[in-house]
Formats: sequence, structure tokens, C-alpha cells
Amino acid sequence: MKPRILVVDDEPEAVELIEFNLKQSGYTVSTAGDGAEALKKARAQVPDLIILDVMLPEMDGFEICKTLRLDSSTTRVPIIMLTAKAAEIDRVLGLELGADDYLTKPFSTRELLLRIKKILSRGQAAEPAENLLRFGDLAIDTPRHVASWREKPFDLTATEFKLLTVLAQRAGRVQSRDQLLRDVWEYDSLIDTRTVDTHMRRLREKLGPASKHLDTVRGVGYRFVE
Amino acid sequence: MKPRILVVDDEPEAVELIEFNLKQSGYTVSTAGDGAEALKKARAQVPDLIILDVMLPEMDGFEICKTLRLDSSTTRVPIIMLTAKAAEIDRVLGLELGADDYLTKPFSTRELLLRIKKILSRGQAAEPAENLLRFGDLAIDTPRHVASWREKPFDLTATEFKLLTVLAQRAGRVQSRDQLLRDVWEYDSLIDTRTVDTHMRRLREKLGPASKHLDTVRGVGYRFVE
DNA sequence: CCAGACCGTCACCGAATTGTAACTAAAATA
DNA sequence: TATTTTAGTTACAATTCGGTGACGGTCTGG
Repeated sequence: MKPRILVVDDEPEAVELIEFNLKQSGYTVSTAGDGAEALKKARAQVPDLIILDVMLPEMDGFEICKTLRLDSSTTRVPIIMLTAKAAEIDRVLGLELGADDYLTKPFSTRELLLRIKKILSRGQAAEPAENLLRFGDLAIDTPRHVASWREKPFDLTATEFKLLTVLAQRAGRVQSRDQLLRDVWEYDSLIDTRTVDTHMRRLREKLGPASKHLDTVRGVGYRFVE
Repeated sequence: MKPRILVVDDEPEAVELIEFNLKQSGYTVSTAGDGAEALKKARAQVPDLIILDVMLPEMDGFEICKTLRLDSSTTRVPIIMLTAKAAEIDRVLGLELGADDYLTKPFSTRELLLRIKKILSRGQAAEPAENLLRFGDLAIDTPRHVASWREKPFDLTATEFKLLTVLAQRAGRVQSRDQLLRDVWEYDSLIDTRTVDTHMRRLREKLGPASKHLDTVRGVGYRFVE
């Protein structure tokens, strides 16, 4: 019996890509391009998992998520949210929405498949996603908004904390300056890319020894190494 | 042994939704559509928990709650009240009624389940241990609606108390202004976020030395520290 | 009906934060 | 090695943010 997954995204390309990969991995896939369609399909034949983009025209992912949670037939269906901004993560995982996991765009197919497997395997029992990152002596606690080295917290500004969090959440993968601008700052910020450099400098300064995790990849961007 | 829960609401849809979810989560559920039925069922077979809508025809939730508290067999049964208006909260949690918790409609299923779990988990013997938050010299008695410093109560308004409670219940975790507006004020209040600041100011003023527990996290929100 | 409590909004201010530009250092390229 | 490109540094001005005091509106109890 193949698990059924509903993919909701308004970009046909993205949908296609995900659909292809999921089918490849043995899932039954249905798709929707907007909120209304998503709700209709979710109710018509309740899927085992929903992958939901946050940015949608008209009814956004938050709305859909809330609505699904209210309807008894879909209230327990696990939801993975796709979000562009790290800033949204708190809300996504919080009580209000209660998504089961999230991925920030862009993500690798492998990662998506891993999350799906993890969620489906734990069979309904909803253990919320991990929001405490730890790399040796460095700990990042998102809900508390505290980053610390050997339990001693740094004094980071909001932007610095977000920057660190985004990099850490994508540990190992290089993030271009544009990427970081989109995710740490607003979606379509008009900010100079060199500003990222300045913030990286400040961040490194404050992190002290922990800054060894922050790699510069010349010509490309920055990377968090474990 | 599955805990028994009695759900009282006059809207069949609402009852059905809650019933479905509770059964799904492994509880035994009985239901009632009005006050008389609720009292009858509660006495016939005393449940482990009662979920009680405030708005009911004839005998309202307040009446039922009071009556249940008077009857020795049901006086200790935990009650979660469902209320549409935040304004009613004082009364619900106050001495007069002494409900154990409340939820403002609309609420997420997840949230309801969490509250239920929390209440049931503190075991039958539950003295207000869970309802009494204590941080050093600062004590917050939720059901009695009293916050005090070295046993000397503060003179807080309803909003101030709620704000303090919400922050304290999530001690450590940063709450954004929006978050607080949603949880302390109405569900979808149109209130300016800066209003939160003003109330924080008044709260801090009244708390005096105890205000050291109230942290500002610049660019993010507020946090209660232990 | 009135006084007072309570609440939401606003404007102002100081301080923290942030974006940018100019300069320097380092790395890649030829 | 000279040149060019890219990243690190520094300094500074602009902006943002939160604290604060004041004000007017609403509600409530007498």
C-alpha cells in the first residue's frame, strides 16, 4: 500500500520536480496549485502527508494549514511546510499552526525524502521537529533566541542571530549572498549584497572561537561547517 | 485504562469534531448538548475531564460549572472551558468558577489535546500545583488570578495578569508581539503591536523588582526568564 | 450621570542597530 | 609579477526600535 502525498505549490515547475521524485520513490502523488484546490483534494481523498508551500496566491500556506487542522478529517494529517524565510519558522512550528516539519527553499530532494520518511515512519505520533541545533560546543536555541558557546550565551542582534540560524540549519551547504539576503532579510530586499559580508564579520567577531564554523567560499558565498 | 472525557456543547458539529479527535487520541468520550444532560451524565458516570462550552441555551457553562463544583462527586473533576470571548476569561478562571483551563474559540485541535494531556497528566491528586507558577519570590496563581512577590500580591489589571501569565507559562521562549497579541488579546485582534509595549511597561512598573524576569529581545519580542 | 479605572494610540527621544562606502588585504588570473 | 577580482575592515550616517509620558475613549460601579 503506497502512501499518498499531496503536493501544494503554485509553481508548476516545483510541483513537477517534487512529484517526479516522490513517484520515483514509490509514493502516490496528487497535486494542487492553489489553496482552494488543495483543500478540495485533501478532503476528497485524505492523503497520508501534505507538502505545502507557504507562498501561494490568495490563500497562503498558513491559512491552508489552519483550515486543515480545523477539519476533523484532516486534522491529523502530517504537514511539511516549504518556506522561503527562516523568520517564518517559529510560526510554522508553533502551537498556532503546528506543522510537523518544514524545509526552507531551496532544498535538496534527498532531504525532502528523508523528512517524509521520518514523518511517515513515526506513524501519526507527532513529535515536533527539532529546534535546538547543536554543533559541539556551539548551541543554537531558536525558540529562546539564544546562541551559546559552552553554555555561555553570545550577545547577538536579531539579524546576526537569524543569519547564524539560517547558515546552521543548512550546515554544509554553501549559501550565496543573494540566498542569504532573501532568507535572512525580506524576500525581495533591495539591500546591497556586500552588507552580508559586514554582518558576517560582526558575527564572527562575536562568536570568537565558534566562528571556525563559518566558512567563506570564495566567489560563491558562505557556509556553516560542523 | 482510557481516560473518560465528557464534551458539552450545543453545536453538533463542534461536538463531533472534538469527539472524533479525542477518540482518535485514545480517550473514551461521552457528549451532552445542554446543561441538564451534562449534569446527568456527569453524575451518572463521573468523567476524568469535562470540556464545557460557555454558550449554551438555558443553563450556560458558568451555571454548570458552579453546579458541578457544588456536588461532592464532581467537585474535583477538571474542567476546560470553551469561550468565544477573551473578556470572559477572568470569570472562568476566577475563584467563583475555578475552571482548570480554558480555550478561546476558534482553537486548534492540537492545542486542545495538549491542554487535556497536561491536565490529565498531573494526576487526580492535582492540587493547583500546575496552576501555580513559581519563580523564586514571584508566584503566579492562575485560577485565583493573583500574582505576588514574597506573598504580597500585586494589583494587576486583567490584561496585565494575562500578559504575565502567558509569558511565564512559556518561560524562556521569546514571544513576538504578534504572538502575544494573539494569545493575550483576542484571536484576531486588530490592535497595534506597540500596545504590547505599553502594557509591558505598566506591568514592569507594577512588578517592581520582579520585573527582572521580563526580558526585552530587541527586534524580536519579549521573554520571561527564570 | 459622574468619577475613576483601564485600555489603546500616539509622538517624542535616546540608544542600539544596520546599511553603505571607501579602503585594505588576499586570492585568482593571466 | 602585474592586474583584477573578491573578501575583510573600518568608520559613519541613517534608520529602526523600544521606553516613556500623555491623551482621549470606553466601560463600570456607585
